[in-house]
Amino acid sequence: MNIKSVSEITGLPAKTIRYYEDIGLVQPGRGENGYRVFSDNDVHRLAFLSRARSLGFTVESCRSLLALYKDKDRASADVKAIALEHLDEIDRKVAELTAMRETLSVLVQSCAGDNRPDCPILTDLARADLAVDSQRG
Amino acid sequence: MNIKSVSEITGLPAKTIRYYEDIGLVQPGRGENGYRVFSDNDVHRLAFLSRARSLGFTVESCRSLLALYKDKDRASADVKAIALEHLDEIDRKVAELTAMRETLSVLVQSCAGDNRPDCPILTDLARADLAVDSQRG
DNA sequence: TCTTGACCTTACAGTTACTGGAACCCTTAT
DNA sequence: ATAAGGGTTCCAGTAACTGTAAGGTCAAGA
Repeated sequence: MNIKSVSEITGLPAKTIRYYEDIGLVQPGRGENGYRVFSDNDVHRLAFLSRARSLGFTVESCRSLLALYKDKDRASADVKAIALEHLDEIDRKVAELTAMRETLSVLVQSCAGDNRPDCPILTDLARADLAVDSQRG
Repeated sequence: MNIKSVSEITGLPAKTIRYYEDIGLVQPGRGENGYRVFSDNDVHRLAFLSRARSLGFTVESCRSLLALYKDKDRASADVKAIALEHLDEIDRKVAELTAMRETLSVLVQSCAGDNRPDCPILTDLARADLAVDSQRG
């Protein structure tokens, strides 16, 4: 199967599929004309990648997940550990975004949003004394 | 003032401050020895940047916000527009992460996490038919 | 047969916002 | 004199692609 068809099946752009080959996530064969030839297994792996990426797993986690998927002697605990770590990461991000959201929301509500220059948003941003706290670390 | 002191005051790594100079967000002077010399105004701008970045504004938004901050004839509406757009972006991200979180959470709960190979997480990821939906667009 | 358009290839650059490291200069204290 | 602790520039790397250029291939139609 050619790359375009695989792209349509998996929902991954052809560029991305080539990139995944570059970094060793799939190894399609080649036809006589130099075109990539994807086996059912290749397509399956790419669909797996597509789904895992859409759940936010990093490409490196995807690599591990694929390895576990292939390994029929795996322990499900290993898969679960990766997923749990990812869940944690998501929770951290949500918490960070939510904190930003709250502050921003207050600021936005307090801003008139008219022709006048007075703006509590800018006033807050310029408040150097508070800026030093709340750094991400 | 030298870069280290500015770094301590603003909470920005010296590297980041140099980077901000590179991309034109601050223009500190130079001493005879070639060292950067930061004025109070430079420090103020950097503190502003530090705070704005910690609220998740992109560097380019920060650039716009700084310009508005400097412009005493600004309309607060322009500031508010930037903040609102950013709020939207945050909401989009939170929604995406929350959706991922829900799916993942279900999968994690259904996985025994033991020595056996059976794993609903992998089963889900391998479900090619569903992978094509729910792409980020 | 020629051409057109859709498809394929590689290679290199750009994106975001930094961060790390090498190689080197300056200042201050001992 | 030397060592610690600043400072400087420049180049490369990060994550995960995306864009673009320059060109080769294939199938169909005039």
